[in-house]
Amino acid sequence: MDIISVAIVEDNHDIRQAMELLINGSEGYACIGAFNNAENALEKIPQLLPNVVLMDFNLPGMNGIECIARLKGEFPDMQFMMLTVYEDDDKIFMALEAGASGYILKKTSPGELLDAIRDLHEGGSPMSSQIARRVVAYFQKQAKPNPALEALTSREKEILDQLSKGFLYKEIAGNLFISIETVRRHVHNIYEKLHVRSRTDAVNKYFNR
Amino acid sequence: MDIISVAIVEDNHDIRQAMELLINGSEGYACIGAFNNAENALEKIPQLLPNVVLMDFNLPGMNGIECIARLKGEFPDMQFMMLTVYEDDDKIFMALEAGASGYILKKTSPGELLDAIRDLHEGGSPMSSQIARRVVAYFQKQAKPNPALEALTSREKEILDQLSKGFLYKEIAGNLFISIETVRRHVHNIYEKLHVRSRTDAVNKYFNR
DNA sequence: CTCTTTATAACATCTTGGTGTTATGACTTT
DNA sequence: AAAGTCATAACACCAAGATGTTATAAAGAG
Repeated sequence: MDIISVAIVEDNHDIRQAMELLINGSEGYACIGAFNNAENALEKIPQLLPNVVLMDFNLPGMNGIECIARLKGEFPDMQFMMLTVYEDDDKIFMALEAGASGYILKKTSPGELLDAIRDLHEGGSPMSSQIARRVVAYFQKQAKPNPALEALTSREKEILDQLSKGFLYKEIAGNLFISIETVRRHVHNIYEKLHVRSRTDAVNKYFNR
Repeated sequence: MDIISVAIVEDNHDIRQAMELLINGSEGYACIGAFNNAENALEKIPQLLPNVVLMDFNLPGMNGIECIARLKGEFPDMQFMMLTVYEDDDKIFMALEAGASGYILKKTSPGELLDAIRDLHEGGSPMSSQIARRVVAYFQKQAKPNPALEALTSREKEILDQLSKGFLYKEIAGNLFISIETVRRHVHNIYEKLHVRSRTDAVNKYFNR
């Protein structure tokens, strides 16, 4: 069992020191850096190269999300755990997009925090099942297609797909072995059914935007 | 603590019966239906209206994903837990898109299965942190923008954003208070930087497709 | 067997988009 | 001070897309 090196970015002095003590006092863990703001963390972490970084959301100056995004860009293998008091949707997604792989609440117990750090280091994404539900809900939202698309015939869907890929009318005609005039006709019908007046709007509906 | 009604869809007789016994033998849980294929489940579950459905992936005939999709469409409040032996990426995402909110492996212990059912019923999304990582990775993949977009000036990004929304050149000109010729110029530069020759291709790059 | 839908096709016309070329003032970098 | 970048602008030319109208054969619904 190798030792997991951890860095902490947290502006609250008491919380920071408590976490540092916890980690250094536990076998298999070592806290190799603790910072009270993102700027200091960005300067030192590239030298320390910890396995795992615990990141607070609200920091003075640059916020934790931006700090993760910058470090993750330079060190893709570094693992980031977001520590926050909120379960706010936007913040969860921003953190995940920035490169955080774990997302836990500050009220988490010391033992669970240590487990989460190890879990993260070993390739998991520790998060509460409440937070997981938010993430899952995001998938389900994205998946429902525009009902207007169902009104298209299969040939029209085929044409729309070609349109979405940026083919010229004459290329579509070639690809589907039909005349360019027929392509025009289909496109016209598609526009009518989707209530749009341009290719871009049609494609946007196709991709549900 | 209310009683959670559960239905099981699982083609293996032994596993199905074991789960049924487990659930009926545990306080706070009741198994009100058990089916060996999707077709039977689709017929009976609309009458039974269980709180939670445990769904196997591989079933004879219709698979579990399709079965979830149909039931979820009719009963959006019903909760589905995918039970599988695989941790395959595609299957996870297909299950989530179909409407499953929990995703656990069949090797899960009886106690954990019961906990997961309650968790699901109470609004969580029980899944192992390994599976959560797959889901999180999907977010991070989607989020990394095309580096070519970074080469665009802020004005060019603004123009591209307008293009992506389907505005005509003259509308863009009006929106940004510049001449249509300037719009042309910017569009031309954008196309050069993105190595495309049409609006649709540029928009596709903008949305990372 | 008629009515409707679908896929096919053509033609005219007008609008919009894409390309080439040139230019100017503001600002930044060297 | 010179060189480069950026946002602005104009003009010409041709290609491509959008609109309106009309038509026909095949398949499916009633």
